[in-house]
Amino acid sequence: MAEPVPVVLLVEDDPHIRRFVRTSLEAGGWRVHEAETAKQGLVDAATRRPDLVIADLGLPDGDGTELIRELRTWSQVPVIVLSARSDEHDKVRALDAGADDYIEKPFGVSELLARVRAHMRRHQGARGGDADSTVTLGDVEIDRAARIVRKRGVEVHLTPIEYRLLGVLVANAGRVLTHRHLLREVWGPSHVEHNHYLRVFMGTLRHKLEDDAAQPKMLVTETAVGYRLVAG
Amino acid sequence: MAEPVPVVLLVEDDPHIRRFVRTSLEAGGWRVHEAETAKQGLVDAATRRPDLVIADLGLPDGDGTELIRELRTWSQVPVIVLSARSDEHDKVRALDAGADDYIEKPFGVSELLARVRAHMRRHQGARGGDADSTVTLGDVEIDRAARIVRKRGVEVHLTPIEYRLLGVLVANAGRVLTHRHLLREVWGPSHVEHNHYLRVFMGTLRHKLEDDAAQPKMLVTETAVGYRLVAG
DNA sequence: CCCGGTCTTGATGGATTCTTGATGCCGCGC
DNA sequence: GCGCGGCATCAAGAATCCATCAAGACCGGG
Repeated sequence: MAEPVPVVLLVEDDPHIRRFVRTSLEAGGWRVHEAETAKQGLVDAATRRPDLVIADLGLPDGDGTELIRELRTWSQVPVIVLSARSDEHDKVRALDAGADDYIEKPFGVSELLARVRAHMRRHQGARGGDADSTVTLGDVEIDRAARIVRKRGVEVHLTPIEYRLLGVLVANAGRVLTHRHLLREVWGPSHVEHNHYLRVFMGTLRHKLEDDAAQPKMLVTETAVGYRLVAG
Repeated sequence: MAEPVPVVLLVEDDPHIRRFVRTSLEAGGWRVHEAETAKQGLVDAATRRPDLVIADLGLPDGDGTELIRELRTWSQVPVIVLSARSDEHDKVRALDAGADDYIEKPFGVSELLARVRAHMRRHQGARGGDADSTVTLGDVEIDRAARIVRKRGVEVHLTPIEYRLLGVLVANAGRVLTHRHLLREVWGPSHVEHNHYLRVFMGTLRHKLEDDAAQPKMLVTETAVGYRLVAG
């Protein structure tokens, strides 16, 4: 509603990457605003009100994680993080701080555009108000009002934890959710270390919902980071 | 679908309050029917079939609590209690007797309307099967008007609580109702912890309505969550 | 005041679900 | 090739939840 053309705020210090991302996004039909530092990024986020933020983690003034944490105190705007292949740990911290997704350098145009599209779509739908209480993902449907899950029409029984876990994933479909995040949402703040729980329950969820639990299409694992539900 | 315009039954002896509430509700788009005594209120509840009841606690003939208890033996209609600030104890008793909410005098128009709206909304879904007063589930039929339940044509006697429990389940057929929800609807807000009640009464309901109580087809338990009536 | 029906409450055994440990796989760096 | 971290899977014990029976409390009517 704000703008006819969505605006992306790009926070990145490397001019080469800036240029590459800008041209890619503009080719995809978005407007791009650039900032070189975390500080400037925050200011621009407040003044320009972008529809999406792409932020590098390695910025000259403070790592991007602080930017995200600050941003999240007043804004829900989707944030995609650019991360060098190595900083596995920083990636997790950024996601825990409230980032929605990450893209590893080096990355291709098509991947970048696909993720931007996905997050734009998701955020728009969320704003439109999802009065619709039943969600459909591929051939599974989740009737939240009745608390019933079906796969190709036949009912699938989920235990309380399975259902809660699926609920969190669905509520954040398309996002990468860290282990900590999922554990906190499902088991509570005191279990954020019990990584093993997730493996077991993702296992049963896959067996119940995926066609081939060994080759999951919906419940995807992001190694060393967390899990993600890809919307069909 | 009984009435296009929802009807509120107002049981109150003080003419000033009657007038105030009536005008407020009519401004909010409801029709209002008035009764001055508990006895008359019960009669009107039966004949007029209101969509909601607002009852004062201090009535000339017996306190409103008795009215609610009586009403609850055959009706699920939402009841809002008007209570003077002082009778804290009566308020609790009223809620335990089956009232859904209370409003303390003095109260404002907006609060009154908000609460009425909330309860109307909550019970609208429940009214779906109310149009024709008899519901059929497999080989049991429930005649709401006559408050009679039959299984393969032969009448089954249900105690008040059994009937209310079945009523709540029928009103939400197909969806899982949590223990708390059922307890609140049937026993009142102060019993939401008494899980054991449910087990006992689900047991008797199954014995009376299921072919094989050990293998229930209609009254299904959702372990660690609640119960569900599957519409057959 | 007693009586029958109803509701509450406790005790027990059984079923489901959760937790936890053991094992094997895979990809990666050395 | 080997060790290592992270992941998937299986299985068994622990914890929780459920069904059932039965006894006592309560209540209203005769």
